[in-house]
Amino acid sequence: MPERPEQGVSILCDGGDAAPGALLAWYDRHARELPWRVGPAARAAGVRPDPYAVWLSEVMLQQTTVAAVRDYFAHFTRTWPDVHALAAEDDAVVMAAWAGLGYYARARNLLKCARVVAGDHGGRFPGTAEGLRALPGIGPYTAAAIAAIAFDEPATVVDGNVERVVARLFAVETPLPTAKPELVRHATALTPAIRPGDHAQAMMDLGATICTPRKPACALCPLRPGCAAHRQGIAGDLPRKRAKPPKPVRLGHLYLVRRSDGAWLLERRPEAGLLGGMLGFPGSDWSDAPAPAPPLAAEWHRVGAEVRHTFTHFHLRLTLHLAEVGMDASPARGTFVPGADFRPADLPTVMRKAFDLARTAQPG
DNA sequence: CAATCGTGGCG
DNA sequence: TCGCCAAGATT
Repeated sequence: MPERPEQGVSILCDGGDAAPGALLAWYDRHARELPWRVGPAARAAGVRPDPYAVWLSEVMLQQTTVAAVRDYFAHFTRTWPDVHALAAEDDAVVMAAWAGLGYYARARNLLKCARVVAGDHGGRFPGTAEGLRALPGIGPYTAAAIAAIAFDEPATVVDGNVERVVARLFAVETPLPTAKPELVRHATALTPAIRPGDHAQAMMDLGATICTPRKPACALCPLRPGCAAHRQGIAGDLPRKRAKPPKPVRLGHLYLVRRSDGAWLLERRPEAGLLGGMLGFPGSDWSDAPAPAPPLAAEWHRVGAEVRHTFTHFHLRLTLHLAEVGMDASPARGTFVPGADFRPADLPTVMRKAFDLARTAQPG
């Protein structure tokens, strides 16, 4: 099929005929091979994407890079091959498996969603974006992505990549998030009736590999002939974004208690809020308040170096307090977890950092 | 609606 | 070293 590079953005879609536009043609040649993806070739041979795998991957990919997701996706699909298996698992096991991936509300909502699908929908995900949107943890993006990729619904998928691609294609100079509705309108106009899932993934692949945030590779872009921002020489400056407020520094304390049999004192954090539902060491609430009472009376040793960790909206510095206690210790907070049952990898990263530091640093 | 919610990589 | 950024959802 001949490409039509002089027809502006109309080269993106098929214009009503059966010829793939420049974007889908590019995708057919350059689609990345990803564990959760059924490529164009397999797709043409009749292989259908598994809605469970599509859902799982899309939730993991929310605000998270492909590189970070790979191993987690492999572990989850190997451990829980379908939505029934996941729905039947204990909360603590799933939270531990998610540890390190971040945004832990996703894991809590993942389980809620799995249990709704398994319990109320016979294990089958709703086949429309509207139906999917009603499930926990599935917002506008994820609903559209699953509907398009797994169910061939011509839903418009708008993630950060798509926002960037259309902001450049149409040279939208209004900053985000104000520009969002306009970008969605543009993205909707580009969504084809055929192969909507491939179109969505092509837009995202393009944004991830060619139309990148900084120094886009316009020379390699299949949409360059129709790109207004490139024509104006401002592609690399779009999309504009509202300036972000500075991150304050917060201080806090953690108490790491090792019992003589090798058990560690841990506590489950409340469901709501930062690191909600995850395991951690007892401590202060990180609001710059003075150190709270330790979880038990002991000879405490302060670690010289502090844990530094940056969250989405603040920098954290944690002072660590260590103690070794006997078998008769009875803490006011938390539970002793036997050494054989304790894996640092089950902790969120900031807690794992604290554990690693406590094991290696000298007292100060 | 604006704030909240993780982490690792990159320039 | 540090700000920016990544296939957003929830409240």
